[in-house]
Parts: sequence; structure tokens; C-alpha cells
Amino acid sequence: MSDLCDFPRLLAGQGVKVTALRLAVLEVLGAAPRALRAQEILEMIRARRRVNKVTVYRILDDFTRRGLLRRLAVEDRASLYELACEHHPPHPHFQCHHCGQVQCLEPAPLERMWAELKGPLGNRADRIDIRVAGVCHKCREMS
Amino acid sequence: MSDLCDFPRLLAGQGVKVTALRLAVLEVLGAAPRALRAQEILEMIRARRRVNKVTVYRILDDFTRRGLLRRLAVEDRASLYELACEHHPPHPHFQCHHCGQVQCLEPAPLERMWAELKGPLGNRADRIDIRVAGVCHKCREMS
DNA sequence: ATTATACTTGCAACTCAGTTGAATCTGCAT
DNA sequence: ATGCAGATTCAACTGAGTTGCAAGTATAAT
Repeated sequence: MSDLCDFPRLLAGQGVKVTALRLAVLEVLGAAPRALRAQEILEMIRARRRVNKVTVYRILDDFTRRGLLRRLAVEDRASLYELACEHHPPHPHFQCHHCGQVQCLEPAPLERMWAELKGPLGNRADRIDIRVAGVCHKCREMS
Repeated sequence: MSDLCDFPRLLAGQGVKVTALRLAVLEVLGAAPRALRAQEILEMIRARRRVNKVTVYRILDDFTRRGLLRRLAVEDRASLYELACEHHPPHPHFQCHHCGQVQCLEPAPLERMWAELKGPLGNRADRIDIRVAGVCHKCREMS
């Protein structure tokens, strides 16, 4: 998940004012190798500057509604966020029952499944989330 | 989701003591046409008898760990619970962005997708959740 | 029957992840 | 400079679930 996207342009395209904080949210997510919790995003931004958590939550929410981010519901209480720009297409996720870590999987299977599900559902559906769960490599080695 | 399952036997098979409350949880879920939130389960049991919410949460948690129930993470904060017995095999779900309702879909597509994903992941994975999202029929008609 | 034990349920207080509403600050247009 | 809209902050709140411990209940041992 390297950041190849032009974030200022992405924001401008949405008619959203480009602010330092909004860019910071996108940059943090663009640099992360996996989907992040709001709390993690907050801490990463705080390594650089002062921020209020409410602002970050509002930005995440706004971006998600605009389709700039995807919000993933996972086994834990906190949701995860990931970029939804053209360089970060939807993909399945793998979550470890043991440590809770969520990894991104290749997008390919999702596309095939999407085609398969979309038929029966007609045009009612606009999004598919696939979460596979099990025990990850690290956790398996430990036991 | 009619209840064809012998709940007392199901519990006994797990070495779990059969209590009125545990049966009530299974019966409520067995009678429901869709996955339910803990809050809903609580209210449905309360229509019949007095219960403490902690007890219900503990039962749901215990049953989920034992594999008697599946817990679904959805767009909203509260998770949903559904029976995981042989008459209620895993299946995809459809959630409406607008009203939040979650419907159960046919199990068939899930099985095919499972086969497809499990290959690349090896035997690390033991569960697949597919959540399709869009706008449901009712909500679409209203707008 | 009586006591001991383990398991189940209940209660109060708490945590965690967000949310709300109102106040303040900032950049831009007049 | 002044006004305004939008961005950010702050404090307080909500809702869903959790924790620790007390009380109740069933089963087993005496």
C-alpha cells in the first residue's frame, strides 16, 4: 500500500478544502501496509503535530461517506480504515482470531465473487466485503 | 430460520449445563428470521422473564467461542448473532446502507468462494464472512 | 438431611470507541 | 479592517460491551 495517489488533487476533486490535517490522514493511510484503526491514525498524526481526536473521527467519517476511504467492520470493537483510491482497489482481508491483526489479500478473488453475487442481487448492491478468519502464521508458530 | 434444532441436546453435547436462560437465547435466535443484536435478544427474552444484560452477553460470548453461534461484524457498532447449528449453515449477508437492516442470503455462493479463497491461504483460514452492502428494496422505494 | 463445591446469574461500576453541541480559530472575500 | 464559512477544538455524553465480586442454585459428598 505505497502512496502513489495525489492527495491534494483527490481532495480538490471532491470540492473539499485541502488542509494539513486532511492530508495527514491520507498520508498516514497511504504509508501504512495495512488498514488502521482510528486510534492508530490519531497517534501517527500526533507524532508530528497536535490534533484533537474528534477532528480525526470527523475527517474519517466524511472521507468514508465521500468514498475516499473504506471502513472495515472487524471482530474487534474498533473499525479499520483504508484508502479507497484507484491504487487501492477493494480486496478481501484476513483476520487472525488470536492476535486480531488484519492483513490485506489480493483483490483478484473478490472481483470474481462480486460478479457472482451481483447477479442474484440485481443492482441493489454496491459493495462487497470479504473477511477470512483463522490463525495467522506468527500466532501459529508461537503455539 | 425456523428452529429445527434440538437445543437441549446441542448444549449437552458441549458439556454445558442446560438452563432456562441458555435455552431462551437459542430459542429467540432460532425463531428470528434474521441475525439479531444482543440488545434485541435481551428484549425478546425480557418479554418472557427477568434477565440481566451481563448474563446474556456472557452466554452469547460463550456460545460464540464454542461455535454454537456466529457473531457478525457489521457497519453499525453492535454485532449480530445467529445460530451456527447444522440447520443454519454459514451464508453471505446483505446490509442496507440506509436502514442498516441485515438480511441473510443463500449459502451457495459462499461455498464456492470459500473453496476459491482457501486454496491460496492454505489451511490457515477457518471462516469466511461475506457482507454485501447496498440499498434495500424498502429504502429504495421510499426515495 | 446437611454441608461443601462448583457453576450460574445478578448488580454496580467501568472501559472503550465513538458522537454531540457549542465555542473558537483560520483563511478568504468583501 | 470586517464578516463569513468552514475547520478545529473542548468537554461532556452515549451505547455496547466488560470486569469483579456478591448472591443464588444445583449437584455431590458426608
